[in-house]
Amino acid sequence: MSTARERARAALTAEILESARGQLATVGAAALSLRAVARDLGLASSALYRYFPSRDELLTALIIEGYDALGAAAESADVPTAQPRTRWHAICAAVRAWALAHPHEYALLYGSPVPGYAAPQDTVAAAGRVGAALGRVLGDAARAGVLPPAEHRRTALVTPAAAEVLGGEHPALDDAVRARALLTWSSLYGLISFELFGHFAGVVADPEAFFTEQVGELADLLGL
Amino acid sequence: MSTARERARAALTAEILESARGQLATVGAAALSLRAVARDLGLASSALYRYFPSRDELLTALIIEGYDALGAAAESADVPTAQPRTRWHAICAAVRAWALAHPHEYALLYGSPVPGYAAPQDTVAAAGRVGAALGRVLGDAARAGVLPPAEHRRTALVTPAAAEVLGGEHPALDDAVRARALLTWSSLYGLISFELFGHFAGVVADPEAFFTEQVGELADLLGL
DNA sequence: GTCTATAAATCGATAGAC
DNA sequence: GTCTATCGATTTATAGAC
Repeated sequence: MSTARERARAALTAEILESARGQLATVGAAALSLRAVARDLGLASSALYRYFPSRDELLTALIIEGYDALGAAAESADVPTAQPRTRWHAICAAVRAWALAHPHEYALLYGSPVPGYAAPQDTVAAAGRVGAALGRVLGDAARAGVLPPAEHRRTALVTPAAAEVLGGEHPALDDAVRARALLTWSSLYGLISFELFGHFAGVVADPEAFFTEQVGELADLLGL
Repeated sequence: MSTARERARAALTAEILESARGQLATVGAAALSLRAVARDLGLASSALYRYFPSRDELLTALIIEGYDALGAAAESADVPTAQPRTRWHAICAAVRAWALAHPHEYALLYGSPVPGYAAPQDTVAAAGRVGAALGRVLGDAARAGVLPPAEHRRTALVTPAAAEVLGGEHPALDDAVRARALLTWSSLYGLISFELFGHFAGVVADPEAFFTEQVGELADLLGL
């Protein structure tokens, strides 16, 4: 149970992660350094190895933490009793807001892979929360009968596991619909990434209004 | 006045860039190192400073080179006499093919920004070539009369400069149409980035077919 | 234009005292 | 669980001989 020892350990672990997040902002994930974290916290570098056995484990913790924070933001923005289109808008806006508030963590999650780092399986579960939230909206929309009838195409573009997350089995859902859901999902990230990484600079006049409007276009595409 | 001297210089410059491209693949842009390039080429590190005054200048050269190669791939895939929808498909496929063939250069261009590196103005011109190619398709489609009539919305989501690239002035083009063009443009990169960065792993069963199909959905959205 | 040598840093990871 | 000390590497950039 508790014990001051455990609480102290948890507190220092949190401090390490917070300092590492700060480094993410200044030098990036590829240059994340245990020694710099130790310097920042006034500790010997070797002390950190009691908390994270290697630099990669620290990176993994940061990634999982990021996916969880983003997933929680998406989930808490969702109002399951609202109309599907309203829910879609709310979740997309929450994802963008989180990305703008945490640009470097967003880049860690959805930007270039970190060279020499292979994401362990632990990160995959956490990574699915936003997709799952969007999938619930699609499934609920199908069960509420607001989706146009599907054509039951026999292509198999989407994995069975992904189909399960994207609303499960329902007459209004077929492979083409689910593939379009994946398109809108990746489009959402295309929009956010272009805004965040500067590719819309000098091109989009009002990023906020632009985003809201295009998210509406994506909802149209999905039939929400 | 060529002179063997100038040719030798150009040849070595090319070798340096090629070696640097190789490093991009193994350690990433953030860890790109002049010394490693020198080691790879059997030169003293100080010799490279006669060719690139700093690490950042080398990075800039790589970025411009990448944008130019991608832009050339998009342009040479375009057949200006073909139908707009065919052209759209061809350009999108060429962009994806280039990205799959040069994943690390793609990540340099469209992934996370390199920390501590500010892209100089030189890169912006080269960066616009793919967007310009897509903009020409939209403009030609408008002038050919294949686009549905625009509603002449008075919103101003798109910059005047961007409007010029996206087909110029035409009755079939308004701010809403141009904004949708930017949406499809960023969606294209969302699709490619998700595939390349692993977010579609275990989700999309047949990446090639999936991409082609969704690019068609984007063409529908654009009215091509 | 290439070289050697050097300055002044950085890093991950480990050994062993306390 | 934190510390010092250390190994064996890395880096950018410059000075100056040739």
